[in-house]
Amino acid sequence: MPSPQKKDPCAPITVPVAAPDRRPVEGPEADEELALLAKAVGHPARVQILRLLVRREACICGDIVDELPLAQSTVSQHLKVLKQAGLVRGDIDGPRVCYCIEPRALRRLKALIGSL
Amino acid sequence: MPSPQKKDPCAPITVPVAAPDRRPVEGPEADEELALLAKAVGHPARVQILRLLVRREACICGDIVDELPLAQSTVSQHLKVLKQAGLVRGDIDGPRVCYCIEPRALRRLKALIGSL
DNA sequence: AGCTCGTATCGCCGTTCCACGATGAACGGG
DNA sequence: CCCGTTCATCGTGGAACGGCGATACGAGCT
Repeated sequence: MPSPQKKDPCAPITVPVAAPDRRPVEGPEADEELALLAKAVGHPARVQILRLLVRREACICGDIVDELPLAQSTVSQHLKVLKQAGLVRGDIDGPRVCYCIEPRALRRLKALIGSL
Repeated sequence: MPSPQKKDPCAPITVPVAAPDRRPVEGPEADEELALLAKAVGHPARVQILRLLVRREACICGDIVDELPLAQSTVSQHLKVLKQAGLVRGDIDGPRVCYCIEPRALRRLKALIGSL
């Protein structure tokens, strides 16, 4: 194989600088979006997961399970919720999956909350 | 009666300047608090109500019911949720109730979200 | 006192959430 | 090729959510 060192599955895609989100922060669509994001954050376990992922600025994998007092399946479900809300990304790295926060979505959430 | 003009039931209490919240934005308690607040915001109707209350910087009452496509009882329940989360205050004004946002709680939410 | 208006609460329903164990699918190593 | 590791998904049970109409409450008016 050509690359002896594992390539980082969480390397940023193509967004070196933060392109400011052009979408509006008000109106029915924004309300719906804010509700969706807030709902995803609206559970202590999910908050903990998000905190974990931002603290380890890079991405980690199912070590999350070890950090939380929950079963593996439960953690997986919470990750799914966060992924569906767009707050988290899961990149496949061989047999394991590497999760990292989606900075764009997080910024979007902050913008929406800030508009209140 | 001594006062010919109705006194504003939503007049600010005693907090002219914004005393910055001294509580931490991280740790288990903060996680729980953020989850609670986010959960309250995690519904489109509740977002709309919050928007209404911040737009009319002053407080309004059950006009909220007229603004939303929901039954009165449903709106009342959403208001209850927001009140229990501390995001909204309801002051009794004679036969009707005057709701207004609780700026401290809103600032707190922004601080907690900002800490992510 | 009785009435009315504006809210809150109750009871009911169907849906969704949350937790778990068990099972399944994908990948890498021996 | 089989096997262990890692994660996702399924199925289930209990709890909470979200909607509504019906009903109760409380303050003011006549």
